[in-house]
Amino acid sequence: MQRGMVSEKDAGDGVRAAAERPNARATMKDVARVAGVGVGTVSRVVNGKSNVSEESIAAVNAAIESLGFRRNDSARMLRTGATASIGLLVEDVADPFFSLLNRSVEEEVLRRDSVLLTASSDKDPERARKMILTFCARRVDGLVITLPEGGDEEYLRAELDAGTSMVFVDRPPRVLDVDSVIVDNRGGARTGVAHLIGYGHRRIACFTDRPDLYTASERIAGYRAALEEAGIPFDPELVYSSATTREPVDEPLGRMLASNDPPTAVFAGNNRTSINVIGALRIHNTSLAIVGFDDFELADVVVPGITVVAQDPKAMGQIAVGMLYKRLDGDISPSQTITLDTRLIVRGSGELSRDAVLAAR
Amino acid sequence: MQRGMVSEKDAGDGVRAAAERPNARATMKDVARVAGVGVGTVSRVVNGKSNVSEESIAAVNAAIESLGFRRNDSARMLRTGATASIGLLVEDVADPFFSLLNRSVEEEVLRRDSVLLTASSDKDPERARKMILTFCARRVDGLVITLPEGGDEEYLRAELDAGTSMVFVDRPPRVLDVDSVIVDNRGGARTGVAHLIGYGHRRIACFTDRPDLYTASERIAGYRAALEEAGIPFDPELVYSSATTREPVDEPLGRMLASNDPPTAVFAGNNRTSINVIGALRIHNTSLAIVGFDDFELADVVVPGITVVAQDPKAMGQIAVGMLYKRLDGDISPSQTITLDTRLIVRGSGELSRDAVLAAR
DNA sequence: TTGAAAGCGCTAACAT
DNA sequence: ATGTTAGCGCTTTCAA
Repeated sequence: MQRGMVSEKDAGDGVRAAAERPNARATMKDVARVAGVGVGTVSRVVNGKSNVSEESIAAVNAAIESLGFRRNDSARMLRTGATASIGLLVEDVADPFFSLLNRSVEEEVLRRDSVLLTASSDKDPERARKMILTFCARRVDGLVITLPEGGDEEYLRAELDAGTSMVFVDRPPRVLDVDSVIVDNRGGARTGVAHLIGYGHRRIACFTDRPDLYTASERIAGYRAALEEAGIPFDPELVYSSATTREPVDEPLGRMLASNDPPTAVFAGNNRTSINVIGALRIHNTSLAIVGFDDFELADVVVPGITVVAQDPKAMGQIAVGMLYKRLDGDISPSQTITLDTRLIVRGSGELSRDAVLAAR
Repeated sequence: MQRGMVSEKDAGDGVRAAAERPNARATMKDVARVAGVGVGTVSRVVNGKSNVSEESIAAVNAAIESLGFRRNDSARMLRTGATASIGLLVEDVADPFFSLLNRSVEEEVLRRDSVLLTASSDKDPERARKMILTFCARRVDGLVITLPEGGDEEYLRAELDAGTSMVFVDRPPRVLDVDSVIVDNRGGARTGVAHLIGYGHRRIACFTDRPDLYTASERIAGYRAALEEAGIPFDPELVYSSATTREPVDEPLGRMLASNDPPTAVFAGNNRTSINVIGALRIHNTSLAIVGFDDFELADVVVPGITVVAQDPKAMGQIAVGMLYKRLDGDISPSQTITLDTRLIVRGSGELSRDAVLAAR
């Protein structure tokens, strides 16, 4: 330690005060010196331990105030091994569904005095992997993840074995033995399509996201199940899965409408697709019955209101974080999958009967 | 160190291997031992330094693989003093505007190999303060914050002095000398309202968020400025500021419509208010010209499409993070405020003339 | 109630 | 090119 440059006589005990280190934060050592106590006492005060005298508390707090001391949590984490942080990986924090999930997870994590690290996978397995490993390097206490399709799940096993708890949301693990919270996508879609069938429809178009996505394929399966139950033949010409979420669908819809047995109803596989379908119907100046999967702001403002199969992202976040903390608290019971039910919200677009649609043509 | 319990003869050098510490991650020491090199070499390999032999690299990587080693970033942060993390505080990560900002900030932070900590203030100054101080305790490299109205800004000064860079977004600092990126709320509102005036409207209602919010008050000021320029008297009866963002507005709108000089147009102060207004108009079975501040999905799907004054949250995030990193790179030029222009998007609702509205009554 | 001191896992300076 | 070591700021025994 170089000490020859110190102009003022220093305490001679090897301590360099924060003031000598420009632009450096005060440490507990600094606080201890100013307060005239040991660092152990400072630590006790900062952490609100009981066995400290009133005088010490006052002296330490005064020193903290005057130095602008703020505990360095990196050091604390290193020492204690707990980071009080959770990592959240979703497809896209700007997506209406995931942003609600994000907020819900934040609320739960906050309640437990932890912080939340967030990232969007953008449906890219490589990006997901990178972010998850980054979170693990930060030693997050746990992970809430929506793993994109198409990637390897295997690399997570090492993290799991190393003691990082995790819970999958919105899609189940394929091979890993971890907790998950998912939505009854298939059942919800089945209900929505059956609702349309109940209004006389037999030619029902189906627009969804990329079919390699778990949620999309489940919803298509639900669509097919409803048709089958009603004895309606499945027609692949009526199914269109877009490549990107924001892709307009007026072209494929136009093709279906121009066919010799056009659809009288549409099942839209997610909220953005619903919006795209509404736009496409406007372009084609037609109205069909619509049921969409996933609720969205404005669904009850358009005319008619859009009947939807609603999910509950808030509940999903609450349950997921709850499961995660149970594991962190030592629960080693077998991993489980919780499936959330959907709810059909009737607003008008799904109750347009086949006869009404045909009459308007 | 207690060593009597070790059954197998150990190396005798005081090293406890990871295997002896159940559920503990391997450390560089473990990797060094397995690879038969020193920890310095392990560190060099992990950090991709150039001066390491091929053999060492291979041996270390093999050891890392077999032990499932992952560098402990808490220790790294403590040692280097840099956390490679940025804290973002917005009103609500689930809000359409802020979720887009969130995503944009994430993208920029990711590009710089850092991670993002996020939190929602919920417009509560106390919650904001708590989260900001938490981020500071974690020694984030920088902060991007939307500070809620009504709280003290002063406590941030200590963090600023301690070397935490920050940039304000969506509202300017009141007393602090920090960078900020804001939107020309006043000018945008003025433009939107002038647009309505251009279509003959003279009785224009104004619905906004809580008037103590910076953005809301600026937009109201823009509304008034447009009226003034056109020589239209300001009528407080036509202005309604809701207490909460999601509050329905059919009651106050109904009152205005029932008056003896009802509005023929509406200026909506933000996207959710626009949605509320559209809903309220439906309830009252009337149509008025509408211009809304802030774009939203579906704005071009309702009939007519909603003319809006659009902001650019993506640009806001990019610029904010760019400024932040400039500071982190040592830029000490005077702090600046960047004001983003708005863009009027014409879709139909704002081009309904006064005559057309009156004729339909 | 308190101070002293060890050590969490890493990086970087130093010596070889 | 590589091993050794000090020390980042904190928590937590251990003595006193």
